[in-house]
Amino acid sequence: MSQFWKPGTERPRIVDDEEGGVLLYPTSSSSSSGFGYGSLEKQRQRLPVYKYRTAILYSVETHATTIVVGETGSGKTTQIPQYLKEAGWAEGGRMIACTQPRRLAVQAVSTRVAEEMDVKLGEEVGYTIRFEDITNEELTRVKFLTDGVLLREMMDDPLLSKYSVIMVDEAHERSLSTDILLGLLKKIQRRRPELRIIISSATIEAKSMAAFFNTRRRREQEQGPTKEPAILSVEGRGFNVEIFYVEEPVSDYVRVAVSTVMSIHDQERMGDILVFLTGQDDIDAAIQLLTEESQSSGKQGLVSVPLYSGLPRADQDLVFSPSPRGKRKVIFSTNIAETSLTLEISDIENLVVAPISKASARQRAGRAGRVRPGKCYRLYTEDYFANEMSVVGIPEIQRSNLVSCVIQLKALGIDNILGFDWPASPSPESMIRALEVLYSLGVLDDDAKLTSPTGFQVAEIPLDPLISKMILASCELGCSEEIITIAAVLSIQSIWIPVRGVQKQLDEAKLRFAAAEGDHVTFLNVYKGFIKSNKSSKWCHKNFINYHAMRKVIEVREQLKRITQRLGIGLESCEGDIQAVRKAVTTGFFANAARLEPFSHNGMYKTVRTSQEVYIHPSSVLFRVNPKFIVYHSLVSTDRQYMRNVITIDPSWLMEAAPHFYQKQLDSSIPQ
DNA sequence: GAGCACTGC
Repeated sequence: MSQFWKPGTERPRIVDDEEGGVLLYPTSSSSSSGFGYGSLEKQRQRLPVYKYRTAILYSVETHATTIVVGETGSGKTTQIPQYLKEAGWAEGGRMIACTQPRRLAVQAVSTRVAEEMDVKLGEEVGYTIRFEDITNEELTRVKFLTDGVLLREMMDDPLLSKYSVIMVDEAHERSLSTDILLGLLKKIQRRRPELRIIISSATIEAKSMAAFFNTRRRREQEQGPTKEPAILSVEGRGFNVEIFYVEEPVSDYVRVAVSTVMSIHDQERMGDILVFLTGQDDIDAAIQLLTEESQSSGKQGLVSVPLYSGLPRADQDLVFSPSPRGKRKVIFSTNIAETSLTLEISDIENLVVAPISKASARQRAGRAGRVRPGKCYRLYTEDYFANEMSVVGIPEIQRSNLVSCVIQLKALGIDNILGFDWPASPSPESMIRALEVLYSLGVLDDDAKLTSPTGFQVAEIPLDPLISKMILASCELGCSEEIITIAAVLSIQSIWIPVRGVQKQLDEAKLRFAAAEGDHVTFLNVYKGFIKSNKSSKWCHKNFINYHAMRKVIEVREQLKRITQRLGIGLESCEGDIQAVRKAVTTGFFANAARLEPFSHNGMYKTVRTSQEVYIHPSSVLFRVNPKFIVYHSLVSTDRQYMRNVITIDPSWLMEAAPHFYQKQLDSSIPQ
């Protein structure tokens, strides 16, 4: 272990934090630097984080865990891994890892760092995301990756032994995999005292994060780094954002949003406006309203641009194009603009409308102050912000289906799932529900251990366990070629072009592919057509199919092909034997069986398991067809519970697929 | 006759 500490530099001042943490202050802003003086180097030194270089390295040297509280623009993500490298943490064949919640960020940051270090991306600096491993086993010393990929790596190397330092960036977003990762890293630390962890967090969460990682017991003689985490604050570089609230709560917020835009346009100097709305409908309504109002009042100089994920890529790019001369751009966006995109637009004025967490509100306001001071108009009262809004959003782990998460932990050998130490604990009920599902799938046995081979195989496939089970079943039924296509389609959002106003044409296009057996088989027809067209984008356009989605389908399908091969499962086509396909789907999704209510005039179904009232989603090819027995892929609840993506089945297959699960129902409710 | 968004392996 190289205990590297730059000699000749002054030790940073350490001050005890009032709650037991340790705060480090930099001693001087110009620390020793032996680097060259290229312009990139100069830029690096101008970043706020540079002042803390010494303090960060000292903290990492002496503490098992360092929590870095940093605002956007501090440069921590790109600089800290380089500091670690310069300080010798990547010597002796070891690696420095830096995780991000999103793939785009991984690519962007690693590209930037490779540039700054003047190395070729994929050599000393590399990255790994799903579908792309741009690293070199011998050369790569600094590796950027999504936290999901790092979790997968743990399946082969549970102690992550090749890494000397792991930096978990954007931990405050509390994504599902970040939380799992943090829980597991805490466990690894116990076995690997030499491992260093850096967590970048928001101010409000730093203390609870420090408490979570504080494994130091009283009177314990410490060897090596102290187990009490250090907290370090690095200021950002944002500009001031002035905040305004409405005086009275508003009822029609779309209308108020639009009139606020108009008055900003009237009274403020030039600069673009970013408006956050809840969804596509409101965005469309707002744009229409703004167009009408500016026309009727004779106002000019406003250009509205919508921004949401369903929008074709080219339309999304409009957001980044500069506003026409003398015009003010108004971007109406979903929360996609909150984190996922860095809007490199200068001169943004900001307008927030939805009930969100305070943390989210701050993040949104921050979008306005990136390039120059901005203003933020919140369409709720200050009182509401102070007293009604929660401090942070609920971590994903406390509001998600834990089936995938449980199986991942099981695969990593964590037996006592209920006793696992999380940064935020999910409810025991949701845990138990997940365990029940996995048991019924035959993935876990009576002792809640992974079954062999099914359990281990399901864990190996990076998809929802229900889908993985369906894939395994398809191998036995001789239709794995077809089923991995279906699995790939189900794992992306939608293969149809998101429509506004061309609903009828889309429905007609769908009919060209529609299969009597249901949506899954329809997907097979679409895929076949796409391949036959030579993966043509023109063909997609003609048939109202999302070309980019189909490219993704191909990608996911290729990955699934590789995985099934690795599992020693052959690919086989059933050559049109659709019954095999339906059986395979049933084997994974038997728990989602529903039966048409006899004499139902409005297409009401009841789930076989819980007699819950459900309906076929109008987007399904089986909408209004209403076959007697179906299984669905997922439920969406609005005013009714809608089943999305359904396929017809024979009820006797349910018994075959899950005898223990359907024993009781078979006796009573399923007619033969 | 559809009714939140986003992310990840």
